[in-house]
Amino acid sequence: MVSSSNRPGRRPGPSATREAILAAARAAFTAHGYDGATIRAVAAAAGVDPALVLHYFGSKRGLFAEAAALPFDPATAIPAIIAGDPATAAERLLRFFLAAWDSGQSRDGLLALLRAAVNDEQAAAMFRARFAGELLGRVAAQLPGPGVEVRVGLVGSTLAGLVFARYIVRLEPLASLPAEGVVAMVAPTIQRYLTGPLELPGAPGEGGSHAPGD
Amino acid sequence: MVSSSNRPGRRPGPSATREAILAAARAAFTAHGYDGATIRAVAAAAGVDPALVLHYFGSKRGLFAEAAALPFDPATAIPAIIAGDPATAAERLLRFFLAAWDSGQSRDGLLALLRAAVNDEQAAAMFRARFAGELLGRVAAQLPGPGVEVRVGLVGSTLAGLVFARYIVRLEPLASLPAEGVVAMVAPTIQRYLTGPLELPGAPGEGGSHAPGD
DNA sequence: CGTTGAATTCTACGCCTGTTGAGTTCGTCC
DNA sequence: GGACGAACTCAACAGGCGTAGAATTCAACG
Repeated sequence: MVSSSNRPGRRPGPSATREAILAAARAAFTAHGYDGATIRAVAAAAGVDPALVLHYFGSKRGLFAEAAALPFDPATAIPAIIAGDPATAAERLLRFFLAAWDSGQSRDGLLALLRAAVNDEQAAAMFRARFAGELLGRVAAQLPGPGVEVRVGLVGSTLAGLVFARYIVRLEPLASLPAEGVVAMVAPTIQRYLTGPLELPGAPGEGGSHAPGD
Repeated sequence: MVSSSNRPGRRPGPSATREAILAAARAAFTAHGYDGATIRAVAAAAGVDPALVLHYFGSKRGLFAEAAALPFDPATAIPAIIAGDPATAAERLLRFFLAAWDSGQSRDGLLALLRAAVNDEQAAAMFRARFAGELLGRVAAQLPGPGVEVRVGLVGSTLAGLVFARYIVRLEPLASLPAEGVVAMVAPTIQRYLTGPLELPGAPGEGGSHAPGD
């Protein structure tokens, strides 16, 4: 490769090393998950010594916490989506969501977060707080009526399923479809979950009480 | 702890050790993922020595392959679901799917498989072949017309999203909802993906079937 | 009763991991 | 032009991992 100066000590010129490490970490976490990504591999990809990674981020968890930050600000993005004709809010939401995932840079961070959520119970809680709380919670705040939580839960479930099929398992032909094609087919589903008629639970009739947990 | 006979050699009486190891492995893979689950932990949970696990299953991958087998036979289950009124096939499919996941025993194996698919590219390919090929492929074989692959892809995406929200992240209130409640709300979506009108990609006339977007 | 093989344990090797502490080079401020 | 701290590397520790091989105990069969 390049002439990797093995010499110790500070390198001349301004240093973009911290950012390089973060980029390498995002890629590594995305490609191999939290456990699979090693500090040594991240350091090698960034062209630095493993100890320098720890020097900057303290620990592997600290590195992950910075690498997996949300690439946009929910506080401003969500209201912008909700504002406007409620009948087409689903299209805007889906379009925004797919754009975030189709952009390579933000996809890496998101995928790392998702992978960690699937693996680690602790990360799942973090995911719940961040994704559910900051994103879906804001959507729920703009919706009227009872059963709002179920509605946004279904929306989140739909989005998660899309991510899984399209970006993780890469199920064809869904994975290669242009975003607009997905919007055309899935937006009606989300729109129904948001504002359409829904047989909400707790309605009279069936009284089956049953918990899926152990 | 109990009087764990640390003595080597065969134990008296008939041995159900192999099954005990498999059960422990399913639980461990489910709880911690492929990498997080260690042979030593599985062995400890089953009350045996780590080397015995290797003696039975050859390697960690071999253990996983047996622990994460599909708990039902797709060749018989899928046609049974498809048969009957096509207008209510979605309900039957969804009900069968949720039953498999709500049953603790099969859920463990399925979750392990899913976790591995998210983590490991190699396992994702295996998942694609198994889930997409054996399950969705059979569904697609019973559907008419063009764009069948997209339709079953959307169905798979919907199911995956439900699993993610309900069993992995445990997003409330979706996670605690009885299965019938989920069926009532989500079956229409799946039914539309299966047999309903869909703006299939590649279809002519992109313009103006809905309100102006951007 | 002796032999054979399966069930089971112990010990250990080699590898990789996250992390640490000491040491070296450079930019910057007085 | 020193002093100081930030950037950076090196070498090493302690621990966990998957796996291998020899040793021990039991069951089954002649």
